[in-house]
Amino acid sequence: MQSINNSTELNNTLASSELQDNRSNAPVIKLCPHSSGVSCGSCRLNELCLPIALSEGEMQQLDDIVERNRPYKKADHLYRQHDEFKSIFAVRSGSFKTYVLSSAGSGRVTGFYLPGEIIGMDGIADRTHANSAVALEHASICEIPFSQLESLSLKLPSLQHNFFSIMGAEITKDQKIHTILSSYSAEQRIASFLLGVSSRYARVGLSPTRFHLPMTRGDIGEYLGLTVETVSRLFTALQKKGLISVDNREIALLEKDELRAIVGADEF
Amino acid sequence: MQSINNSTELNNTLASSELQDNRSNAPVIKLCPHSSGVSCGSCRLNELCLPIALSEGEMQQLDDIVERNRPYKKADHLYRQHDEFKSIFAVRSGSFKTYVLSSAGSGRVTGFYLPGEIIGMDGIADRTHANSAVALEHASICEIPFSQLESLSLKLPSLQHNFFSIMGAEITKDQKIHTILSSYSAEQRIASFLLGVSSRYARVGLSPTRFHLPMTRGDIGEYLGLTVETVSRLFTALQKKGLISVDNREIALLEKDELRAIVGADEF
DNA sequence: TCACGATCTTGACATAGCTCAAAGATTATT
DNA sequence: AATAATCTTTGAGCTATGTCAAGATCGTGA
Repeated sequence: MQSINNSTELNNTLASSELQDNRSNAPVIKLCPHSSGVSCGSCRLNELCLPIALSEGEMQQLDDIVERNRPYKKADHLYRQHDEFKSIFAVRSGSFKTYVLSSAGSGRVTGFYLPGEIIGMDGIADRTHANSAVALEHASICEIPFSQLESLSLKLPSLQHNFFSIMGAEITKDQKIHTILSSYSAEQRIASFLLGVSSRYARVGLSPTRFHLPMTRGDIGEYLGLTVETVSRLFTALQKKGLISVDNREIALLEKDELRAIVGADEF
Repeated sequence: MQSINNSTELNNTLASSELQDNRSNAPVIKLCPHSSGVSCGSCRLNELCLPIALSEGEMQQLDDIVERNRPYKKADHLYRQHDEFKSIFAVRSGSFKTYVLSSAGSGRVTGFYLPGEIIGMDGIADRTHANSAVALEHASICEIPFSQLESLSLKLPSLQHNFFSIMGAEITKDQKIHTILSSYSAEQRIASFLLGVSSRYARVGLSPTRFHLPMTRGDIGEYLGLTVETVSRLFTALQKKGLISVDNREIALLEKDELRAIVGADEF
């Protein structure tokens, strides 16, 4: 398996149609994976990504170091645990999960990444990826070589500032999950997870109340420290209570306030 | 309660004697909390802290923005949840824990910080601290105003690089805890915790096999998602098995390899 | 279109770790 | 030094969630 797949049958509108599948109201944007028409300046995610608040000229300089790779198919790896760290990746469309393989063999999911989010910061400290990253569906990304990002950050204060913020947000997010895993019941974890996915979809302009989950129940379970069976049972239970509706991986949040009440008020 | 306490009875060698309590073989270094004699250049932790690999001149520039506050007493707060984020802090001596207050009232510990480690990165993203930080014992810190660190990082590539690495290490560490909490048994969590503390003490030149735990069993439990009783029972159980010896908070790791075997080989 | 593998659901049962309780040890306060 | 407060340990019983098993459904590739 390779990091960059060779499928040629994927046409150049695939990435944007992926977003359409998620009920976006945004206009279809042609994303050519071979890079001609795309730039940070024209990317509809630029306000959520590395270029926040960069000037035209600054964005152009960032653009020059960004590599827009061809699309990834489901199960294609972006990188694998122990690979040398070279780049961070911004998700343009689709979604990824990161996971580690325990010595016991069973993997543990450490994160899910949706459009506008950054993958790969686990490799910054010791120049080696601490986990693997794999596409959950057709997906496209922007690759940003880290050494070039560092050099450019020295010249562009806003870029340095943005990247510090993005790393800080990753730290804050990870600490929140720490709290969830160390003190929430299974029901609270699931409610918290669904609300979290909801607000992340909302961030990129998709519906916060009806969405498609790109990951399996097993992935969710590993991420939340629960078994598949418990995840499944709780989806059923929340549906019976009328708080959500579940149709396989299509989820509707029917009573967000009650979900918030379950997790304990001061979140979301 | 204030972030910076006003106790005047603490003399200027207190901070270093704290380190002595932890069985350091290092010579006593006079640490004057009112800053006269201390600088990054003369700090025995400088190779583990922000200044790694900085030149003399660069270290001097960093030194100019570092504020060496007076010592903190046990239970003094460095900052509190929702406080405005202004600085990050390097632990010079002693130790801290960070925690969040759940709406239910019971806190959850999110981290422990030992000498040479950096506290406060939870506030970088949204300029507000996501958790509170409190001293577990007498402690001293270096405060680094973040906006000045950002400015200086633009001028000193090595400093920018170091800070990216430090943030990356925090991310990697948090993701590891995620794995621990989502898949380890109580015994594995405790073994992993003890080995982790051990290697963090080793990093600053203290004994990796005999050390003092600055936190309560309750703190450890909150951090690891266990109850006090379970933590206590497992300390007893590991002692009965002969893997550790426990005398209140004085711990000796007698069979490190067996502890490693418990957590699953590929750690530590 | 079919068939196979992966994913999901549901049930019955087992257990790791939690809760409640009480007593002993340590540390802080007067 | 005495007292109070906090922390630690240990026991007994409970329960949320895990384990095991089996069947249903979905998606994919031939």
